[in-house]
Amino acid sequence: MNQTADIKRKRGRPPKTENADFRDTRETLITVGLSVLTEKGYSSTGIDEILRKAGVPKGSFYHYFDNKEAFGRILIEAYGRYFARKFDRWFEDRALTPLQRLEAFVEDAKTGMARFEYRRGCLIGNLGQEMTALPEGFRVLLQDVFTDWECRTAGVLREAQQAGEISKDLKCDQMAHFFWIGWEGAVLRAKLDQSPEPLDRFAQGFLSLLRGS
Amino acid sequence: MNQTADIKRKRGRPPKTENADFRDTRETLITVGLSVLTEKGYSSTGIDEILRKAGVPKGSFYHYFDNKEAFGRILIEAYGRYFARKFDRWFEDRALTPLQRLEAFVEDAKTGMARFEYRRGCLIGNLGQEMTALPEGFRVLLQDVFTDWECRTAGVLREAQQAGEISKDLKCDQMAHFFWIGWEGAVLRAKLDQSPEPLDRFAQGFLSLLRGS
DNA sequence: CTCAATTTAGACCGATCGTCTATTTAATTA
DNA sequence: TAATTAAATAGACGATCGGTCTAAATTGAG
Repeated sequence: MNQTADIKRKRGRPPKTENADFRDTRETLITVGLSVLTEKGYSSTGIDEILRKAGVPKGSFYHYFDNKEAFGRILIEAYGRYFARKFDRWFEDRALTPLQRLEAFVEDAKTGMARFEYRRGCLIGNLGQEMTALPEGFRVLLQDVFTDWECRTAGVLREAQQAGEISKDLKCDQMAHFFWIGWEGAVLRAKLDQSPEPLDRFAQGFLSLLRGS
Repeated sequence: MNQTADIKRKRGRPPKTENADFRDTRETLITVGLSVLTEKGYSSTGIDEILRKAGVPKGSFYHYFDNKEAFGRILIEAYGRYFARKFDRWFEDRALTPLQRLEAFVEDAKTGMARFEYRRGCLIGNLGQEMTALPEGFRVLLQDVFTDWECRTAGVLREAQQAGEISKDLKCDQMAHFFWIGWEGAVLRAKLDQSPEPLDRFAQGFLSLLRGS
């Protein structure tokens, strides 16, 4: 059922020369945490489930993280970084026009959601939705991630202006903001419908808006 | 702290002529349930919290509802109906042009979110987001609500076409679908930012798209 | 060979969910 | 009007789970 699991762990301080067989326990917890939280969010996910899937005993968790909240903060940061890398990959591909890069990102997202049968969404969107049930300090972290993503998106839109793909009259910051507002809705809906169609529908509408037609 | 609460409930079968002081217990539970679930969603809300806020003892809950899942189904239906009424109110107001009716709906939503300090979002969006943590049967209920809302929205767009406000070339069903995909994202973001700005930004973008400019 | 550092083991408490029985009050029936 | 039935509340209970915390095990350092 689960690929990460059940390697016999030795108790006590590990030998210095080790780290052979299995990835660092901490990294494993983060990876598994991301996969579970992108699926079910923060509140309805229990530590136990993450530990079970990671094949890590409970005691270890509280060795590596102060508590669930601290773990959550680290997941938000890790997820933000993961996407920043994705953007660098797509948004700076000179083989494509700026608008094609945006389309490539959309295709990549579709592929990603399909791979997990539309069960996993966006961690930031998930957590934003449950904001009122979350530690208040999460709010600014989530907002910062959106700010970062919107900046990067605005950048590619400006390049599209310079390349003459879209009108110079468009306010790129506002358009990037619009994109991320709606895109999170599209991810949500794709999860509900278990289909890529909402992602396509929103992306297509957004591009029409850019092209002013 | 809480307006609904703490009216001394009489034990036992109620007199036939009654229903004077407080609303029916069942109705109270539904009302309170809606307010809590629009805020925190399904998974992270416990029955006890609803009972406490409603001032209703636990024994009553299981008298009126089979279990939490059955209660959730009833809340989805009640919320769907509540919004259907809202649409009837705004979308059939002949004093406004069709597009103005859409704008009136947006204003109403802004007012509604502001009233609760942007803590409450859309029940259907909330539950859609946590779909993977929900009883599988909820999926079709949520989809049906969106289908209904999109139909009503498509209707007002067709009226806008007939009134010459927007191009006859627009596919109203698709545009209504686009609206609801993005609008749920806007509600999510308004909750995160505790601001009406995402609602305005999305609505304004959507209207530009309709007007083709 | 101690002692500190690092990690695992799992006990523990409180909260949540759903059930169940007892109790209270009103309506119905005879 | 007494007995019975219907309708609702009271709240104890067990099972389970989530989060925390302490004890134990293992290794490295002096």
